[in-house]
Amino acid sequence: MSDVSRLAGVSKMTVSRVLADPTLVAEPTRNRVMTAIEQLGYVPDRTASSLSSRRTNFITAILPTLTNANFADTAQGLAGALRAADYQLLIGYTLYSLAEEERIVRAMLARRPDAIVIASAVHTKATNEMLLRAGIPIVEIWDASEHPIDHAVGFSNYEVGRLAARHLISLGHRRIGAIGSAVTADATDFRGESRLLGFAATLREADLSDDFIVRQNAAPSSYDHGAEALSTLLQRAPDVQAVFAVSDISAVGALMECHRRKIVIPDDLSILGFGDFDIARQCVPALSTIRVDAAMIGRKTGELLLAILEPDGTVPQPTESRLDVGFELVTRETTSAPKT
Amino acid sequence: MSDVSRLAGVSKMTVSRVLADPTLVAEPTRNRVMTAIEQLGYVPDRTASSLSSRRTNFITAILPTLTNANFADTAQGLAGALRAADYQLLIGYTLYSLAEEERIVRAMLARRPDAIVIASAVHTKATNEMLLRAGIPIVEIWDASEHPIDHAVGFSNYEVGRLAARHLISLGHRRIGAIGSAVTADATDFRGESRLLGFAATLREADLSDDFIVRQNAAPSSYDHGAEALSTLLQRAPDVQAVFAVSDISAVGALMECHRRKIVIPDDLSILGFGDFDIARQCVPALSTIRVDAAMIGRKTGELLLAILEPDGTVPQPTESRLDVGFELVTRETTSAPKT
DNA sequence: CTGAAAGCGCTTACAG
DNA sequence: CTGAAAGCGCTTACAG
Repeated sequence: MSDVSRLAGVSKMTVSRVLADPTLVAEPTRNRVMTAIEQLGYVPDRTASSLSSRRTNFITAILPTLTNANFADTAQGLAGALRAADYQLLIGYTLYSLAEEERIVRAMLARRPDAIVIASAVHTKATNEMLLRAGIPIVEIWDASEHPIDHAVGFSNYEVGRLAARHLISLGHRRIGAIGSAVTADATDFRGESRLLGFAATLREADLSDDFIVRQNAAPSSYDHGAEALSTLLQRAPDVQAVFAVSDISAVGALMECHRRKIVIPDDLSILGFGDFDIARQCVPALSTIRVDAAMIGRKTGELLLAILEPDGTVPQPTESRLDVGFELVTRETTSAPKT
Repeated sequence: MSDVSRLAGVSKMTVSRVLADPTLVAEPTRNRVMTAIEQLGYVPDRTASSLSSRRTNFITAILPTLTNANFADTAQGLAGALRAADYQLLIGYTLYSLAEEERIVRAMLARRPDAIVIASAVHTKATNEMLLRAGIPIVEIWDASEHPIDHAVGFSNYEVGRLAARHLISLGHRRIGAIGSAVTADATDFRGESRLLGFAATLREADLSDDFIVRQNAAPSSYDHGAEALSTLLQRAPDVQAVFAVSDISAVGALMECHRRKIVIPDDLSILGFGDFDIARQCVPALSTIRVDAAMIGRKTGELLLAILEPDGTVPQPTESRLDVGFELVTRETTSAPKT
């Protein structure tokens, strides 16, 4: 920057102004500065401006994994919403481990982000404290918990589970199962587990057994997981009529296992997924699922953050600390009334 | 940090040493500092240390998209390899646009990363210049170009296309097609296009027509893309015997479209994918594909970077600027000799 | 083993 | 509309 100011014959302050807001500087001066920047190939140092201005324009996003289409969509939606305002995403992934989440939050805090987005409503005590003390906006996403630390953007996973059960019950099924991942100390998908809990509760309310809920393997779910968990379920309850999978990925894995076993879907077995991933629309038969708009969660979170961090007066500061984006049942070809 | 030094009764320099390398400080002093850090909940400010030490410990990773399982695997592999050494990934995505890539490189350079990883070997002139002048290690990944800017970790996409063609030809097919995405000014998958070019060249060498290569829709590919592109191909060449898809995602989309049309795979049509995504193993029939280890590309890149950035003397500095991770044909159930 | 001084490259908060 | 001074919170490069 000194080089630029020398070449343009102005002070560093003027160069700084041209970079921050060109209208602050008279046109002839501005042009000289621009030319100098061009000539020298000058790239401003945001590390220095961050330190000086106490704003990094970093937003931290902490997700369970990068390799799940839903979280990737959310990250992309979030990055897209923030891009115009020149924010840079700092992405960390926890692999569904609370200990790892704690480590990441600590490391991220040292980078002084302007806000933190975290895909969870369940944290260790230390994580909770760090988040509370951080003094920056915190947005918990993907599970609209009743009492967020600060803000929440998501939906009720528990209610998703209830809807799934109600749908399968309403079709006339009585022996209803589910497949999800195991709850372990190392890695737990708390959102998926919420869905299973809501599912089980609704079965019980209808006087149906909740014994056919298979929790197997550590999160994240995968096609392989779905195939294996379905095999376990079939072993435990060969006459199961319908199954809810905590994720479309598992649901498609289960569907493919059925193809291999010549189980006809939906005649012999109804399958209901969650997420409405691309594959749900394309697989054969097309997967019935519960849709949630992952990219929208990211976009809404980005908009919320911009409203907080860049108040321009036209939009009122958000007072709601909880934004429920909802979800929707999408019935396609893998669910029907029992035929056998 | 001043607070900590005051509470511990030492200079800031001593606090800094405890944080950087505790063994530099005598144990009693160190303990007092640690206690003070604990009590105050002090979190060091990496923005300041970055400015002062001229090292940010940021590594920039520029990828086409976050929502492709292969690139997500690479990002996760890279982050994993760098984690132990306390590097933070700065991820940007270009949506396959060279203009967007240029914008991102410029923005990233202002963050003063210690290295840049970029999933492409094709850039605009301005991007090339910025990268050349950056004065930090640059690793181009996912396409081991002959003349990388600095380092390259990947494989030859052109050779992948050649292998795909050789495999389908060797099975006895004569009318062979392919599906990929369109080359446009806005968004181009240069790696996919390389595969198609290698594929076409090999068909021609075998005196076969390369007229059945469908380039449709903008990248990235999707299940929908595969289904649509296969429909186009079938319209253009109803008697096509085998098809190579630039991505497993497109291949599975094509497979599902065949199911809907009652085209029996592989009897009526052989399908070969690329990438060996999870779904390839699970879909029915299981997809033949060309495997490339996306996570390994990330890990190898991370290891290369650590060797350069943190030379510890035990490992010699890398002299090879080009690391070819290779690929492998995986024949499963969707390819066979023509039966009809 | 510990500390005082200078400086990293910007922006803030004045002043004119 | 432009600039001189001070400072952001660390580390570097000494010195003792």
